[in-house]
Amino acid sequence: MTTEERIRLQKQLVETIGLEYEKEGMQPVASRILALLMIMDKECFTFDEIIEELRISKSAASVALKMLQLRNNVEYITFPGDRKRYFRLKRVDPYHIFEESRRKMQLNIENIGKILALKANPNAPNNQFLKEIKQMMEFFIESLDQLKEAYLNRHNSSNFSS
Amino acid sequence: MTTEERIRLQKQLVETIGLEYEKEGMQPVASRILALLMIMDKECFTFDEIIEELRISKSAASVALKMLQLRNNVEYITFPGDRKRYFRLKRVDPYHIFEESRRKMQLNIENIGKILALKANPNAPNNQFLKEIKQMMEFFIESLDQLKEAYLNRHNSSNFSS
DNA sequence: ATTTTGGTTCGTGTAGTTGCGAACTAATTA
DNA sequence: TAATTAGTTCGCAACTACACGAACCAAAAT
Repeated sequence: MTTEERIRLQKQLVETIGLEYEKEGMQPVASRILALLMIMDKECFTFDEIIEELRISKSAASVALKMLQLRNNVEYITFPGDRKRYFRLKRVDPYHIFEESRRKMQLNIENIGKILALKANPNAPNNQFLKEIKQMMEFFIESLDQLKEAYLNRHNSSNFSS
Repeated sequence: MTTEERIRLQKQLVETIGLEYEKEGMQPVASRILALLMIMDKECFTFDEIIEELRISKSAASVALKMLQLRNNVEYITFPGDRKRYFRLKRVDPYHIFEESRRKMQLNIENIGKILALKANPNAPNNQFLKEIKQMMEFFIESLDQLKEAYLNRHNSSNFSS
């Protein structure tokens, strides 16, 4: 495979994976930027390179980048004597990936708790069902924490920025 | 707490939990219906009861209910000699909750695979990072499957409709 | 002091989403 | 056969999200 061929395929992949991020609820421009930073061989893009590569406006890039930094997906570095920001993927501890789904599930557990607390008959079929869901989620979160420990023990040699 | 008081609090909870479902991407009307079916003591609502309780139009209710049934969140039953549909929460196996996150993660793993396959230098920092993420997700999915088994073994006395 | 560089913020147009009422359908009842 | 019931579908208006360009700002270069 020639280099040009590879780059063409990479740009194609930016579009497909960008679309998938969109389906998961991320904004179109932010999805494309994140995909770009993951897929291309170049690991640091300047603001101008991003807007040029993706053909988006400065404002769209600015807003999306702010959001991606807030979400901890992207960071930038600078070099002395160079005002440009070099944006790149933020490399967080891999287990951080699960933090969001853990948070969501925790919220769900609390909600089910609130629902059950207001029920007249705690043993009605729906409530039995809700209780099972809650138990399953509690079991899952517990296991998640154990998994995290197990993973960290196995990989304690890695050095990431938190 | 009096019954009226409880019902008032339940209706309030329908609104708060409905809003949370909205934030997760569900449509407003569908969110309210789902919350209603989870929260109120009445376990079966007719179409008319739903539109009356939530003050929504027939069309909005129709569209939202179709969607909720498609998503496997709601089902309806009928009674002989009664044309009305009685909508209620669909009580699926609790571990079905995890199937979606498993699917998502599997997709992610495949995407990272595609990304890595197109890279010029597989050992560049970003790619090391992507590999770690991928490994973590693989480790997690494997564990998930074990968890599911463990859970099913512990709770094999329950009887759900699949 | 003025211009250039590297962005950010604001106001606007456009596309997409949502929910309503009206019109419709299919089954039942009168 | 006509009217009622139980919903569905359609067309439209209101609202929302998004991305653009223009204006703006702060730092550096000229």
